[in-house]
This record gives sequence, structure tokens and C-alpha cells, in this order.
Amino acid sequence: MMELTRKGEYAIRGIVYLAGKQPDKVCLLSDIAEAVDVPPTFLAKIFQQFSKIGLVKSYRGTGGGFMLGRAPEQITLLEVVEAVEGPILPNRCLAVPTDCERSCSCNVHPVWQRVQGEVRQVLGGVSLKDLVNEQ
Amino acid sequence: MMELTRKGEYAIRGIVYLAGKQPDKVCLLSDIAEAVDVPPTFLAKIFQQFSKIGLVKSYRGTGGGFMLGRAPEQITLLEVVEAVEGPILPNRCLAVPTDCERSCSCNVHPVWQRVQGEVRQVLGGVSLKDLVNEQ
DNA sequence: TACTAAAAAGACTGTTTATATCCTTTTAGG
DNA sequence: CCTAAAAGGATATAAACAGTCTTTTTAGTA
Repeated sequence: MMELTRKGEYAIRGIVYLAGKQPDKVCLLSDIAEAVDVPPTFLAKIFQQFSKIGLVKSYRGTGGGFMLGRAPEQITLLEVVEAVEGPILPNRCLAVPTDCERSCSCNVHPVWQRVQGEVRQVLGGVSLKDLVNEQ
Repeated sequence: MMELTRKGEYAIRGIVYLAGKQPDKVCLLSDIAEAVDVPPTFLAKIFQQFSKIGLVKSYRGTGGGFMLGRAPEQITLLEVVEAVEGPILPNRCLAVPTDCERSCSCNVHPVWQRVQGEVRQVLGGVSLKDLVNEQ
């Protein structure tokens, strides 16, 4: 359980690739897709989501492409994952707290809150800089 | 992301209900299902899985039903969740470590391992006894 | 201005997983 | 042997996942 989808996996690969390029290099989507072995049309959707929230900057037309929206050390894995997979929610009751009290007199609720907190803390503590291969 | 399914939610409700009964009380599936508001046929499948691994004991025929397989303090939430949802695997690469090296030169891999570890630790630290309402 | 390169946006499709339900079989008691 | 209960298997529907295709918008260039 709790599995990252392909979309999330691809998202990480794609943006980590960008993070490994020099700061102002504009990369073609097609090149990124090939480099990280992801279907280009699928990666396009992912990068559109990134672009909307500023994780990457996009440029259209000739000479266009993508570059990182911020410095690699200022983008966390948590942001990347939540950008495409939605918020970390181990249980629905964390999204809508009101309806939980009733359904389970919820001693379980605080446990899921802790799970959520731990996961967010781990992913939030890792930046893209930590993920690129130095060499 | 990382959401528990209905099955997992129902599983917890059902077994916590059992844990709240006196130790040797045999409960009808139909009664449990009604008490925790879960479709009886669905809960049946869940309890079959529990039964196979000994989390609950089942008795067939007249006077049959279910009771907890061990004392409530000896069953963790982790066991319950993994029984019906499968192992905690934030990423596929944790299941088959061999194919990860290639695909991502995986600096991400150890992060997912940490996530897995934290989640398992939280869920493993909670027993059914902690989850029943005392009163 | 027209042409071309690139991303953005939206519709569409096939596959898999989730969420059940139903029916038949097995087991046990009375 | 009749009935109560769980076990097992097949089926159905809906949602999510994984991806493709086409059209539109934007921007640079001849």
C-alpha cells in the first residue's frame, strides 16, 4: 500500500534531471523525456502541472522548453510529489476532519495524523539538490 | 496520495470492534458489519483474510462467528493494515531493489526506505488495545 | 507577414484496481 | 438431516491510472 504512481515516479525523474542541469539551461521536453525514459506526452502533462505552481518555468515557441523555477536546494521532494499526486493523506478523515468523529470515535485518527506528519517530514527534508548525482 | 482504501478502513473498524469485546466472545459477522457500518459481504472477505493469517479465529456453523486471534495488545495496526492492503511500499523499487539502480541511479531510493520505515514504526507502535474506547 | 518550433489545453481510450454483490460449497450444531 | 454460519469463487460496476491524439496558443525567425 501507499504506493507512488507512475506519474509521481516520472515527475521526480523529470525534475531531478532538470535540477542536474546548469541553472539557466532551457531543456526541451522531448530531450528530458528521452533522458529519463518517460513517454513524452505523459511527461508534458506532468510539467504543465509543475509550471502552474512555479516549480518549473516554461517557455513556448522556438527555443522554448523548461527550466527549474527555483534553485534545486529550495525545492523539496514533498513539493514535487504533492504537485502531481495531491496532498499526503493516509486516510480520508484527515482531509475532512468533521465526519470522522462520528464514524469511528476515532482513536485511529491521531495515528494517521502522525503517519502524515512523519511522511511529510521525511519528504520535506530532502531537496532536489540532495537528489542529483554529483560528479 | 498514500490513501488507505475502504477495505483497509473497514478492516480496522471491524477488528477494533472485536478487540473491544470480552476475550472469548464469538461475534457474528452480520453483527459486526452492522455495528461498524460496513457491507457484510465485503467485511466477510476481509475477515477471511484475517482468519488465514490468524489475526482472528473463525468458527463455522451454528453458533459460529469470529473472535480475536490474539490479545488486543499483541496485534498492531501495522499487521491489520498489511493484512488487507499488502506491505507498506511507498515505491515499487522497494519491492524489487535490483531494477532500481539502473532506472534512477537512485538517490531517491533511500528516501523511500526512510518513509517506509517511519510509517511502519508508527503503525507498528499502535496496538488494538490502544484503539478501543475504554469506558 | 508567414512559417515553424515549442508548450498548453482538452478530448479520448484501454487497462487495472477498487468496491462491492451473488451464488455455491463446506463445516458444525441441534 | 436440517439449519446456521463462514469459505470460496464468479461476476458487475465504477473509478483511477497510464497514456495518446488533436487542436490551440505563443514565440522566434526568415
